[in-house]
Amino acid sequence: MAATIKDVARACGVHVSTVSRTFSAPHLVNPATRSRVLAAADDLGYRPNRAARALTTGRTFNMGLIVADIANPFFPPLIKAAQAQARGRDYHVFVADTDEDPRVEEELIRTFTKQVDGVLLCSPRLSNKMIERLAEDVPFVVVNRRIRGMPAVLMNVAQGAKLALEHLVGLGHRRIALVSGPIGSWTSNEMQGAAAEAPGLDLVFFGPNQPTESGGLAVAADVAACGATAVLAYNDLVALGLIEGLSEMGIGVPDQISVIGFDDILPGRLNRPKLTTVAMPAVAAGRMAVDLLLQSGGEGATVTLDTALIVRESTGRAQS
Amino acid sequence: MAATIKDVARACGVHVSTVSRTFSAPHLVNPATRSRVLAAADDLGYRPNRAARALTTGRTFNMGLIVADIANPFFPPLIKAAQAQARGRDYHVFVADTDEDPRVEEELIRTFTKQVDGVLLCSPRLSNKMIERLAEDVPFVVVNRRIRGMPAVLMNVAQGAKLALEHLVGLGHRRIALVSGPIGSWTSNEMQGAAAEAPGLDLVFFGPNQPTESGGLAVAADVAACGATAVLAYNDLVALGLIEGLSEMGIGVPDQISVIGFDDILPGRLNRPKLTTVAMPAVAAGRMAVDLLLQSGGEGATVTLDTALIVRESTGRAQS
DNA sequence: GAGTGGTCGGCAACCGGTTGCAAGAACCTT
DNA sequence: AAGGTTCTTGCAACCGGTTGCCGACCACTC
Repeated sequence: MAATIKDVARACGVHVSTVSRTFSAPHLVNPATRSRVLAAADDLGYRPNRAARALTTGRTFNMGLIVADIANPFFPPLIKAAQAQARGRDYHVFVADTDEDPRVEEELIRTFTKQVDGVLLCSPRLSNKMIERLAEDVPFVVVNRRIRGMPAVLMNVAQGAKLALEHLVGLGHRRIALVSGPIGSWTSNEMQGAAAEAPGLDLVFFGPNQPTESGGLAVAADVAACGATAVLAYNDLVALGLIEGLSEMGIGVPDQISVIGFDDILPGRLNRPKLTTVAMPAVAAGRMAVDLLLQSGGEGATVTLDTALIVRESTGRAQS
Repeated sequence: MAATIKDVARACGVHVSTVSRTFSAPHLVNPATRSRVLAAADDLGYRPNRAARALTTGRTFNMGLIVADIANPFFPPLIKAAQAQARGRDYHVFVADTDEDPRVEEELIRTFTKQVDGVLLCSPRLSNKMIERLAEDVPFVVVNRRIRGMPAVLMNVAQGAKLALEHLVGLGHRRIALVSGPIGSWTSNEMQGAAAEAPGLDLVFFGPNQPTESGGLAVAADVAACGATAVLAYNDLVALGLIEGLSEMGIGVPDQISVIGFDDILPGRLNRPKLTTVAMPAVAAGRMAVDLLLQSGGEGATVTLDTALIVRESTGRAQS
């Protein structure tokens, strides 16, 4: 079995509290004693048990990070940024995937409670009410959701959607399909809100949809049938699925239909045609989320990050 | 503050041990008492503190899962499979990413120790010796690495490489480039071993390389210059990077050079040309790894899963 | 009515640490 | 030399649970 603090104490004839102090408050112990303790600890391969320590101190130096779908290339850069930022603050990040299922999401949060000092909740599918209730047990930072009084990192989706629509209008499109995401997605709502405000457009809504390639594939036929000359898709995966579906039906992108996604994931850059998309600041969001969690005395600071339209090859002039 | 076992005990006038038993050994407590306790617990929103419980029971019902690069699309299916399998066994999986850095890998393992019941170590970059040492403190299941006496899930890379080379030989290729992965990768060694055994081939080795698109991009020029008519790449990401790099140089795939990857990730299927690849059983591996961890009384059972060649569009006849 | 057996719940030790308090030692100060 | 500091260390309670042991209580049986 692994050595405990008692073994070390016995090995060098001091009280456990002295060993404890050697690790958590070295300045309080005599340098000579300290080095004896360290030698014994090293000898026995002793490492403080972080879980036991957390029991008294209330701090674990871990944080949880919950995402809806780890297979979505949007998340890995965010996760890596959060991990790197946390590491610089002596924290570790435990990641978990909810499979888009709110029940799993809730269970994971409950599991994290007391094992981490806080949870970064990315693109949650739970209701605001539920999140507020769970927040009584563990601090949150929410990414891509606005909840009253809770620290949040938001991306300016509305602005991005506006830029995208202006781009399409500039290319002569008027009838535009809006392919939304899953129920409970704040991003999806923001997009719809922004689109509804844009003047002089003939919008067709499709949703809810799975936020994946299959989701895009599944609505491709409907989108083609609705007579739209352009599509604004919930995210890049959906956009890629759409393009795939349309091309299977012999419909060319961007010649016959223009497609814009959101996120700016890597596969979109490698796709042919290369995807026009609204870039989301995933890396900055990961970093900010960590900082907010560590700073927040529970205060509900909200950070909004800008988005940017990246025009590539999947959009073109509307066919007359 | 969250309610503790004491609050519940006080609220319904019983001893804490009775509350404890209500949750961990219900049959030992009188149904009437039990329901009183449950009512009080529900009322106070009490949830047992899993970390505290683990301190006495020695079981956390969590497992750690460590991967080299969460952004590599190979891992998400494995992760999801592991999570799903674990969930069915009342376990939760905490994922962490090492960024291909052995030091980070070691630190993460140390962090997981005592906070999880075991660690699934996928495609580790640490040395066998180091892994064996760390295994004294926490049970492991290793994926894609063979270590004496340690439970492992292996994929039959050698067989896959053999199939791939036979495929290329059948298409008339003789001079074949082998683009390997990072240092410390067992998979990379297996590939090289299999290739070295294949008779009558003119092999050119390139490595070590970053196991990513940039890694593939970076060696594209060298590969083109070496006169090989076909390439076996460490994984699909490298293969995609290679294809990208070659096409930037005006070299067509598969017309001028054939490319085969490993893994069978989604972007490979969406790429043009669609990638010929050796499919790795990631989902089965994730499931098996969880089962091995939960079954293993520390026994070193090894499971080897078969691979399969999937011929798509990135391979063709050698140019004469 | 005493003896038997079983159920239920309290007591207290324990898991592996942390930390406030106080005592003893060593060092100054005047 | 008495009194005051500062340093160092041990003691013991505590974090939030779990669990072996024992005694109280109950219903039954003979």
